[in-house]
Amino acid sequence: MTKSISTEFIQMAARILKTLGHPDRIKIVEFLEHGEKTVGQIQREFNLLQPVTSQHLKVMYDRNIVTFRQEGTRYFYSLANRFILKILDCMSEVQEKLDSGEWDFNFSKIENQKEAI
Amino acid sequence: MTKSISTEFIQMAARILKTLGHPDRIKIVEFLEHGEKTVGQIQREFNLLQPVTSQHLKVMYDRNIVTFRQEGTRYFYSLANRFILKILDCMSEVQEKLDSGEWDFNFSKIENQKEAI
DNA sequence: ATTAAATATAGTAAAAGTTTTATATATAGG
DNA sequence: CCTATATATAAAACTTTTACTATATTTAAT
Repeated sequence: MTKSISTEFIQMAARILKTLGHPDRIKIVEFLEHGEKTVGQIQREFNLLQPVTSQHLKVMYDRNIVTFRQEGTRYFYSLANRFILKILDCMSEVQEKLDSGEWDFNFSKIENQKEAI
Repeated sequence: MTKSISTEFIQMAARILKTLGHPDRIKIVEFLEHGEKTVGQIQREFNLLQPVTSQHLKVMYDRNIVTFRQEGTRYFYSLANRFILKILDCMSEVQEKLDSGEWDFNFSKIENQKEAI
């Protein structure tokens, strides 16, 4: 029933999903959903080192996940496209289902694996 | 308006997104959306080496993205949870928007974010 | 029993991603 | 001009993936 996804699109989607597959970066894009933020705001919000913050943002800029505008010495970052918004929607939808108990995700496997490493 | 995403959920989501951030694996989960498949079917469908196919499936099994049942010498793999379905829905939704021209392949940069939201 | 088929597992080398520390650049304010 | 601030960039050490090749395991069939 669902339309098949094209190869070209898959390449792009894989890059974006992979890039978002990092806790800090998920947090950052979620933060940016509330509006543009400076590097400093992001850094302080999540207690990250400055270069780490800049690097995450650079990687996401290169992959067209975020964009920025410069104002004086400040860089204001914001989400670059709506795919990201869709993914964020998707995630909060899933979390709601889990919270409400409507869905039951088997976390144990993932938890155990974290310990194992 | 959107509920904030919890830390544990973010950890889990990051692992899943990261794992899905590989073209082969996106293709595989999309293939599995149509029903369970054996390793051989997957391998032939996408022209992959057998060990590569098994490895992708193992990684996805470890991260609770796919599950399997064994029947004789065959292993039938299928999707393990609904989060994956949601992500697939999300992706095909985005592709539709791109195909229809409603969004552009500039990855639909968000202009005037304040107004738009 | 022997063999073939399907799949898993292991080992390894190359590539990619991450973190940390250090340094550079650019702008604003005095 | 000089200094402080905000941010970017670079380099190195480290970790994780990925791809490839080879081998093992399990079941089915003869």
